[in-house]
Amino acid sequence: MRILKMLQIKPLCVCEITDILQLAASTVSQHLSILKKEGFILEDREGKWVNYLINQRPGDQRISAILSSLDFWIGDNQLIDTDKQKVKVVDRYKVCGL
Amino acid sequence: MRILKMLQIKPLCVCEITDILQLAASTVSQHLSILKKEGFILEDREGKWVNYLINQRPGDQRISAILSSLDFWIGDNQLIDTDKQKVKVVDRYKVCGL
DNA sequence: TAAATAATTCGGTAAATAGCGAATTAGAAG
DNA sequence: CTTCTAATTCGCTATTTACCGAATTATTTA
Repeated sequence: MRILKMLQIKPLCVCEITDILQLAASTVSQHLSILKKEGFILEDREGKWVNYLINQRPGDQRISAILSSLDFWIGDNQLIDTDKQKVKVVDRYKVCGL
Repeated sequence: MRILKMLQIKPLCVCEITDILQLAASTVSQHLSILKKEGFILEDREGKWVNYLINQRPGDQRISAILSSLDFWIGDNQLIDTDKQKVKVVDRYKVCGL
């Protein structure tokens, strides 16, 4: 869910998300694969990076309903806001490969 | 969550909810006590029954935000719909004390 | 082609949530 | 005052979900 809200700001690659959420890459990758399988997000390979982005035209009606009402979704809003801030300033070239 | 959606239809007592969800009374009671503690619902004692109803004026802004956007909440919609059907026809005098 | 980086898959553990039954409390009714 | 029914509390188990590390794959770059 935090991932979906971040992707609302802009597409991100796995290592950027990993850095922002402070989780293991494997964990992030698993979540992304589920979101992809269910049709919430799309994958866009760009060289050695894999960018993920919100699926604008989900096949399933229910998925698009969820995505378009994402803003009503509840969570730790303080956390979500700082996530979004980080998304805005994250720099792939600094963050990946440490 | 299923409980909140049912209470949108009308106030219910514990044994009605127990009957509809097919769960142990203790389980239902626990969920209700959490919902009450957080301010989602109110308790209204009526003789030996305790009715629960959606709190129309929650103290916390966030709670009212959640309640008013309840319809956007996702779940097993088929299940939710049959729950609601049952709420409409449930009869306290038949259901309690079996 | 070898080394380096991004990502994934797999197997397992940890944490959170949901559930139950037994014992207890509160009120109603005999 | 005793019994009956609705509801609650408590301790525990089961299920689900989140997460990690190690091994592996894909791609770029030296």
